[in-house]
Amino acid sequence: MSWRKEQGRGERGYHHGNLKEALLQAALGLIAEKGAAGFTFADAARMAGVSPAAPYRHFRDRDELLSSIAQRGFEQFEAMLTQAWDDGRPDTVTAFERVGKAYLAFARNEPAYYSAMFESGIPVDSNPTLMAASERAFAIIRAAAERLAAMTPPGTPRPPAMMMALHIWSMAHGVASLFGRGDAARRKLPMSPDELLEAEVLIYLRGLGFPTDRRASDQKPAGPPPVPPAGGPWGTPK
Amino acid sequence: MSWRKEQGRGERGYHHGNLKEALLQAALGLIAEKGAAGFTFADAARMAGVSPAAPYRHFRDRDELLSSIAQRGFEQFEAMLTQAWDDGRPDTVTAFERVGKAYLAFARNEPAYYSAMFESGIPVDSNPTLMAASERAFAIIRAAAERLAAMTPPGTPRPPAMMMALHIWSMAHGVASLFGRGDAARRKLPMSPDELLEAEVLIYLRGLGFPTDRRASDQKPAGPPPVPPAGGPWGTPK
DNA sequence: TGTACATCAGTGAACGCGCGTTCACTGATGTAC
DNA sequence: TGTACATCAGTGAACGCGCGTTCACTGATGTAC
Repeated sequence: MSWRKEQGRGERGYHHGNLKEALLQAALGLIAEKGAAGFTFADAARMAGVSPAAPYRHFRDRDELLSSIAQRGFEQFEAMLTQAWDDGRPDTVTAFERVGKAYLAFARNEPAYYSAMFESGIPVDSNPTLMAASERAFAIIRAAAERLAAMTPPGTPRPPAMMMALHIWSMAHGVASLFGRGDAARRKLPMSPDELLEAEVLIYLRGLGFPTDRRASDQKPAGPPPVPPAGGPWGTPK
Repeated sequence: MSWRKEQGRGERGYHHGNLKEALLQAALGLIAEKGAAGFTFADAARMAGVSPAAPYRHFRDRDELLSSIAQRGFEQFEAMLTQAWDDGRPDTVTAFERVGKAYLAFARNEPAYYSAMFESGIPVDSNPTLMAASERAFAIIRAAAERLAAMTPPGTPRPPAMMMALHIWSMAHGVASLFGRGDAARRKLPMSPDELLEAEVLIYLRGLGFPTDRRASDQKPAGPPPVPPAGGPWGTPK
C-alpha cells in the first residue's frame, strides 16, 4: 500500500496532483451507478476528495466533463473494435462476428462510457473532436463491412458497405441497450444477449448471400445454410 | 374559443377540473423538449398553471407520474402495432414490415412516450401493471413472428418465433434510438431510417429463407432474391 | 326548492437541501539568477 | 546551492436558485334531508 495518492486522501497535500484524471474516474463511477443524467459536478468533486470549486480548474462545466468521457469512450471503443476486427483474420465472417461480440462486451463492461457516448444527450456534433472520435470508431465497422461486401459470392449482388455497417451497428446497439446492460433491471431473455446478437448477425449475413458456416473459407461458395439453434433456450419448435 | 378550461388559465376557477390529465400532457411536452431526465414535478405543475403542491393530489411523486406516462405509452404502442399488423393482411411479410414502420413512426412521432418507456430509467418490472402493458405490446410482435415462423417454405428449418421477435425488436429499437428520433441532433444518414430498417428486416427475413418479394403470396416458394437498392443514396457499388 | 354539511381539489407559504458558480485566498511547485 | 519570485492548483465561504415536500388552509362541489 502506498501512503500518497490513495483515494482515502488521509495523506494528501494541498495539491491533488492528478485531479483531472481522478475526476474522470469519479464521474465514470457515478455514471455507472446512477446513469448519465444523475451525476453531478459537485458529486464528482466530493468523490475525488476535493472542494466543489476545484473541478473548475480542469473543466469549464459539467458538459465538458461529460464530453471528455464520451471522447475517451469512443477512443477505447475504437481500439477495442480494431482489436476485435484484427484486420479480418482468420476469415472475414469470423472476424465480423467478433466485432459484434466486442460491441456487446463494451456496452456490458463499460456501461458508463456507453451511456456517455450514446445516451447522455450530449450532441456528438457539438464538438468536432468528439465527432471525429465517433467517426473513427464507426469507420472500423464500416471498413469491416467494406471487406465483407467485397467478398460476395459470384452471382450475388454486392450490397452497399455503408448500409451493411449501419445495419450491424443498429443491431448491436439495439441488443445492447435493450438487453445487454449490466446496470438496471432489464428484460428477461431465454438466452444471452451475445447469442441473440450472434444469431441475428448470422441470419442477416445469410440474407445477403454470404456463407456463414464458420468452417467455410472466404473463397468457398455457401455451404448448407446454418440453422439457428432449435429447442434449447429458444423453446421447442413445434 | 372557450373561456373556461383554456390553458391560458386566465379564467380558471379554484378547481382545475382535469388536472391529472393536464399534468400528463404537460409532462409529455417537457419530456419531448428536454428529455426524460430533465423534467421536474414542479415544472409540470407550473405548465399546468397550478401550485407546486397540487400534483400531489394525483401522483405520489415524480416517478409515479413517469410510470403513468410509460404505461399509457405502452398502451398506445400496443394499439398502434395491432393496427399495423392487421392480423397479417394482406400477406404476412407485408404486414410484418408495416409493423416495423409503425415502430419507427411511434418513436419519431411520440418521442416523449418512447423516452418514458425505454430510456427513462424506470425499471419496467417495478410496477406489475406497467410490466403487463409492456408485455402486451411485445406480444404483438411475438404473435406476428409466430405467424411468420409458421409459414416457412418447405425444406427450410423453422426458426423459433421468440428469437425472431427479439431480433426484430432490437433492429427497430436500434434504428429508432440511433437515427430515428426527431428531437436531438442525430447522426447524418444517406437514407431515411425507414428505408434503413426496411432493408434490414428484408435481408434478415431472406436469411431465414422467407420469400421477401412483395408480390409473392404466402404460399409460393421463394422467388429470385430481392436486391437491396444499388446506387442511389447508398453510393455506387464498384 | 332550500339549507347544512361533508368531501375534496387546489392554495400559498414555508422548510431543508444540494447544486452550480464566484471569489479572494493560500500553499505548493518550478524556475531564473 | 540558495534565494526571490511567478505560477498555478486547490480552498472554503458564500451566493442565488429551483426542487421536492409538508402543512394548515380555503373555496368549490355534491349530497342528504
